[in-house]
Amino acid sequence: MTDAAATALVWFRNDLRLDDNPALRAALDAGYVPIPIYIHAPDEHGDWRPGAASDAWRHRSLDALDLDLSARGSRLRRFVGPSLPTLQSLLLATDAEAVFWNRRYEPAIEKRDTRIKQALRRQGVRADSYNGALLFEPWQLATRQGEPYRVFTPYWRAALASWQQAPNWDAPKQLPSTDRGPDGVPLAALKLAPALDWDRGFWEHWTPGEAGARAALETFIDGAMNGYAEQRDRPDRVGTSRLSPHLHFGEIAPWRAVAALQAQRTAARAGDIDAAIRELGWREFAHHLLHHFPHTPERNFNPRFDDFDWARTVAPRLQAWQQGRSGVPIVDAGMRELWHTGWMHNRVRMIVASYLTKHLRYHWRHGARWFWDTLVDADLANNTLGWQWVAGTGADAAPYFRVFNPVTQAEKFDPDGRYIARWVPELAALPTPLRFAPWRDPDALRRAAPDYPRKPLVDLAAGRDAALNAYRERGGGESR
DNA sequence: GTCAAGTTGTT
DNA sequence: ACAACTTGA
Repeated sequence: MTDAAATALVWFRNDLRLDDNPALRAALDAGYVPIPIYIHAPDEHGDWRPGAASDAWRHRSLDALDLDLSARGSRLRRFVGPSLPTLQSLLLATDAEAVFWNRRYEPAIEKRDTRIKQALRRQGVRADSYNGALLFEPWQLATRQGEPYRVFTPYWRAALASWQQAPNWDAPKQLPSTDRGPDGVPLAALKLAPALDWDRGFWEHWTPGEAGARAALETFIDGAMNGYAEQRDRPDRVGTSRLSPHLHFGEIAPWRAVAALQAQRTAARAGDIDAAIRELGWREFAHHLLHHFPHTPERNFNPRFDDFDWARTVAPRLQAWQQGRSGVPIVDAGMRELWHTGWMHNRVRMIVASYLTKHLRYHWRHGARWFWDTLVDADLANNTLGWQWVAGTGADAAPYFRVFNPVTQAEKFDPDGRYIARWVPELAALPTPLRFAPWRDPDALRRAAPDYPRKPLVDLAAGRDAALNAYRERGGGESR
């Protein structure tokens, strides 16, 4: 395009899409030629540098974004290095007048971005950020006392009462571009893709990128959305939306998902649609909590548990849990699904988390760390909320006696044992009832699966009792 | 101050 | 029934 036109940097982060991208739109609306950039700076994430599965996804998503930009006559320029100096040298080299980006809400990144915005504005550069990730800003909703919400239901009631559907915005088919400034580095230089291709199995299940996100939404609407309220608890079926990694990387705007769901509303589907949108509400609530309680990725939301008697780190047990060798089939199925696909069904996440924190009584942060490194949808807000909720240390006024029984949970939500058979195939030869608790017939287990653990790491009844005792001490009246 | 309600449980 | 807490209006 014309080299005289004013340019602006559009700094892509966790908003790896073109449609419904407020930062891109702002640059275009202001008449700038947008220069799309991505800066790889994993050291700026505090204690939560992205994990390996997350990196593998990001590699492909960045690739897809570059292709989408190229199809519109633009391209993505990638850089490695500290964000602020990189932005500053790019501003000089491109003669750009402004930087636009969409906000992230992880505490370390929020802090970094505030500093960057101030520094840029001090030097006279227009620096503006937008909400591209959430239905509600984390600070938007408050109780009548002006406090942050600590319970989901009143939060979501307030959210729905103030909800206004944003119109969809489709990016123009052609984007202006310029050759001014450096080209950046090839995608491979970011070293996001695994050196060994352990992620090979992932991509049979996932297509990172905006088109993949849109396809996942359509697949959901045509399929699992119908009956979602019931079926979402069934790990043996495709009962969920599978949108979580797409939402995490910003490959689709949540408000576009809401609009697409609402467009399907009929009396018969209302319950399913409300249930699906409510799950997006949990994502909103998690960001609300992380914003107001930024210490919770590391520390208990409820300080009563700060001196709780967690198990000392006995590595072999933790490792057995991680590797799907706990001896509890539904737990092992979940952990192996995670390892092979980078994802785990939400119902099973609760079961494996309950087993780790209650039966094995490991501190929830061991589980949170493992999920962080292995999930393609690893998200600091969601991960923190989920683990603290299960552990009973979280925002919920948690009944400490909520201990999932992995056998009854499996019987209830995987009634034919098909999920177990799929991910723990050595148990497939057992009759269905034995798949839930194979230790009940040691001979059959030995014959079918000589290498599978004879017994669970911790006896279920004994583990439950021990956990209840430990938690009762915390939950009791002593701290009033 | 009162009072209703709280995602997902187990026996 | 558990055992009895916290949140939010």
